[in-house]
Amino acid sequence: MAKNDSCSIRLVHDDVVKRVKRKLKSEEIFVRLADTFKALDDPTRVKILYALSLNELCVCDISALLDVSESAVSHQLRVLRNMRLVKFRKEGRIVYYSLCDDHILALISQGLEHVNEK
Amino acid sequence: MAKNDSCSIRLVHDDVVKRVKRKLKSEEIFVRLADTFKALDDPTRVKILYALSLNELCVCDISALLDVSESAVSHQLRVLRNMRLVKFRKEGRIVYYSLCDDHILALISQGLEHVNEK
DNA sequence: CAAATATATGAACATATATTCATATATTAG
DNA sequence: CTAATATATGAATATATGTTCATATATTTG
Repeated sequence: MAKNDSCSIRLVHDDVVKRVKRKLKSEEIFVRLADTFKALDDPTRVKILYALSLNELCVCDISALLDVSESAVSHQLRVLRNMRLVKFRKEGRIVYYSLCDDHILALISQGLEHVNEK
Repeated sequence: MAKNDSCSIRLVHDDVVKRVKRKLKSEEIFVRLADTFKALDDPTRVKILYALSLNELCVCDISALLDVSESAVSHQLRVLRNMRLVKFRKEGRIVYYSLCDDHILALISQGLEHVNEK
């Protein structure tokens, strides 16, 4: 409202904005991308994923490993399952979780590189 | 594979848990890692970063590009600045933002690969 | 069958967060 | 100097989210 015409015409870099706009992905892609990162935005979930990159683990293992209640672990695993970040196999009563694929570890490794800089 | 070690009450794979525990990063690393991903967990911020990977842009540009108020853009840019994901240069009244380094684009690209799978 | 075990889930609560609005700061023009 | 402009920021609000607690489901064992 404030700066429709005057700002747009004089100060916005109209050509650049138009060019970049053409290269933007769809709204849906960005939402799904953000949702993927959202699955990684919690320390407990990152720990779970990192641990699973080292070994497949059952809920009970993860709970003991991270000192988080089994219920909390189960809730977090559901988030990770929904985002197709982890898969599982059942062996009797025990459910073993592991990473869906190598992208997940690649993502975390990239994040670690950024964190470790400076 | 023995399941119940004598010293644990619950059914835990004690050896595996201990081995994985030794390889875990510090609490601080995981928190910073999660914080990094948290900066990417919002559609608006992902769009901003993706746009900045195509071209440096001022606040006004981003606002027009994404149809988000300049105030909202500014708030989000602060988050990205705090996580050292974007840098800026001032030219008079105009502040031009760009990505800090190539890791950021690498991270987003990895995320896109995961999103684009099936 | 019932009891025990491993995991999953719904509800509730407390905390975190994104946007809006109003205002502040910084820079340039006149 | 004042006015205008580009961006930044604090407060408020509405929404989202993580954990806990209680309970449910599924599987094995006796």
